[in-house]
Amino acid sequence: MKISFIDGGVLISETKDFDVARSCECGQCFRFYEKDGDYVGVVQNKAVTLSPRADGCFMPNVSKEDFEAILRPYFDLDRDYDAIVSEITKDDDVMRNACLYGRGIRLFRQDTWETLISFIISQNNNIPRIKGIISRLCAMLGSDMGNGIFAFPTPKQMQNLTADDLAPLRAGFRAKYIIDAVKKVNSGEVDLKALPLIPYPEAKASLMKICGVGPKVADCVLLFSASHLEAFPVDVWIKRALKTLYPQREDTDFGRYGGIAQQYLFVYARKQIKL
DNA sequence: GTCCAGGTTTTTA
DNA sequence: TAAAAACATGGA
Repeated sequence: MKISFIDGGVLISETKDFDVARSCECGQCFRFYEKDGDYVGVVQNKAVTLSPRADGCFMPNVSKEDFEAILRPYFDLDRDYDAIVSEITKDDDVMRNACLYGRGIRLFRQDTWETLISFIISQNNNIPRIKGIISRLCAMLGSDMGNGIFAFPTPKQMQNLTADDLAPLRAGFRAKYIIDAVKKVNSGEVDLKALPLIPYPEAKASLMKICGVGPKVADCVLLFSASHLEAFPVDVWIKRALKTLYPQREDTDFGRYGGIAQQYLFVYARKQIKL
């Protein structure tokens, strides 16, 4: 991978492992929107544009300082996906096919609070509607950063909300789960900062103290925002994929990079074989 | 009108 | 315990 500072921005080139569209549409994040082939999103309260080009991915209007401090870690650019793909496809022909199809996906290192609320909203819901609810939540309660950008509201900004307050979001039955998450995070009963530092089973159990957070949502939070790459979220697509592609398999332990393997399986199941 | 959507909780047998 | 049903909302 090559990183160049050109034209007032940053160009990521010479890698197979940063496919912008796949990374933004694999369901890991809900604040990136496609616009004329570019993907525009919000990272740490700042707008970021990812512009796919023949020679790589260009991020316009980014200072070197912001790139190093924010975007390099957020896009996980120091992780060697080639080595990971080699590891997870070893002795696994199914995974080899999945990786062939999903190559280019990177996992973004998202904010834990935002990821928690986002995946609470995701349950029994579809991606366009999830994005709409999150967008309304940010506009309603998040700080206005200018240029139409709103920060994701903090737990403090969301404290003492009632279901009626959240009605304009049209989040449905999930509103009471959001309220429970706000309460338990603000009280310290669930310590989000500790999640990356404690063992995976404890981190999962901690998140599941929140009403509305089950195993799947907890795994998404741990995988997408708490550096637990062994977390393997099992949703309807993965259930179908496992049943069809691994009919004899009982467990969902795909190793220390199971979560990355899960992403390849997810897009493979959804887009390629339409299980 | 019916079905379904990156599930979880509540109810029922 | 395990399997259904309920949960809000909106697009297909």
